[in-house]
Amino acid sequence: MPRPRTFDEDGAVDAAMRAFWTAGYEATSTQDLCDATGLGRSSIYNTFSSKRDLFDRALRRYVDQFTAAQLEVIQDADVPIRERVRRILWTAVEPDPVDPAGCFVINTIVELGPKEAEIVDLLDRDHEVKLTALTTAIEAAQATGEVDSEQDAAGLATYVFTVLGGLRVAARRNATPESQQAVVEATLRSF
Amino acid sequence: MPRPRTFDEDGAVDAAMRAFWTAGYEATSTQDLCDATGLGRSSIYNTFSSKRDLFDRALRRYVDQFTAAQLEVIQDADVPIRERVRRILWTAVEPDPVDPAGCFVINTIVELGPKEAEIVDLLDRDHEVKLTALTTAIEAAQATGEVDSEQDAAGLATYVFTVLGGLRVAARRNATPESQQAVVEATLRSF
DNA sequence: CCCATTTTGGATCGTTCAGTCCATAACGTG
DNA sequence: CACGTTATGGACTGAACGATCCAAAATGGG
Repeated sequence: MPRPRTFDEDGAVDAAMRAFWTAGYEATSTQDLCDATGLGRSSIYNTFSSKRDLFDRALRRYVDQFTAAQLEVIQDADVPIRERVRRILWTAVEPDPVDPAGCFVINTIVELGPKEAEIVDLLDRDHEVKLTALTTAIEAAQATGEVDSEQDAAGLATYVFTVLGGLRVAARRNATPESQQAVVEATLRSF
Repeated sequence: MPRPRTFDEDGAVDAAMRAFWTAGYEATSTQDLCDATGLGRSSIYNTFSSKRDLFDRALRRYVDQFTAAQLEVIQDADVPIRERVRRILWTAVEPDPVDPAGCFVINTIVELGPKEAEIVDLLDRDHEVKLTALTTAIEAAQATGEVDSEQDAAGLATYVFTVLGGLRVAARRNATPESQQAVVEATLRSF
């Protein structure tokens, strides 16, 4: 009868996610991962085949969680589109204080984008899902007259996510909500 | 009589700048720096006291060059403000093809921001210079009626740089100019 | 109680890391 | 030609890296 595992795999991936999110892939050592997860290196290598495999798992976990949360906001047809966009942008201005600074996806694109095509593919597909959802929501808002029909819905959606990216970068150097509020307001003028 | 140095210090810093800009601080080894600069490790350690010292020099060089170029555009009073902002944003959409992807400053903020306060201070000061210059330019444009006087000039300037940051992130995953053009157009609606 | 299987702790491996060391090279002066 | 000084090439150091190994632990069934 095998020895029962004493840790929760999802909990370990979550802890690793936060370590990678904070420091980045290269600067997070296997010892850091042991410390963050509370596991020995044999347990880590027994469960995940490599540091890189754990990183991929962590990134997918982040994408699943945060994309689901964002889609929920985007697709809430009971809320005016302007308020939905405001809420999305505000998550970058006033994030959950227990979370590391910025966005794990943005950090990874910047750190690994030029050399890890597989990771970029994964994140591009995720981005496409969110972009399509927001474009659809904007088109629906254009149909009801909430948003100017002359505007390109897909371009507007790309614009919102670009601003979001910029806000996430600002969060990495601890820009204050006060200084970023004007950015949200300026962005919302398109809605 | 001492042996004459056979390399150009600025050229070496420039080469190192491109290596760090491409891969980031952690993922650029001292061997990578030797390869990029064409120098031996004794020459590098003889001239720069450490890898980190060379990184700081490279970052300052980037900041000096690109800030000077940006200020030149921002402060050209012969050009309408809208066109000046368009030019700034366009440098991220269609950068010099020989340059690494994205922006060395943005990459560094994301990679090192949470743990290197000195680097953040340096980059915040640089950011403040550009922000002040653009705010002053926007205020001048408001005085001539080019820009709506009701708008907060500093907020508008912060907004432009945030969008620029987002465009730089998109460049790290090779987003096409076509997809980013709509972002520039949407941003310019505030001008 | 023994067994087979899986998990765990932590020592260890081979490689790479940033940085140092040492012998040699390149000068112009005396 | 020798000297003193600085630069250079590349071998080397000690530490850290990601990953592997091995002994011990933890189980339930027979």
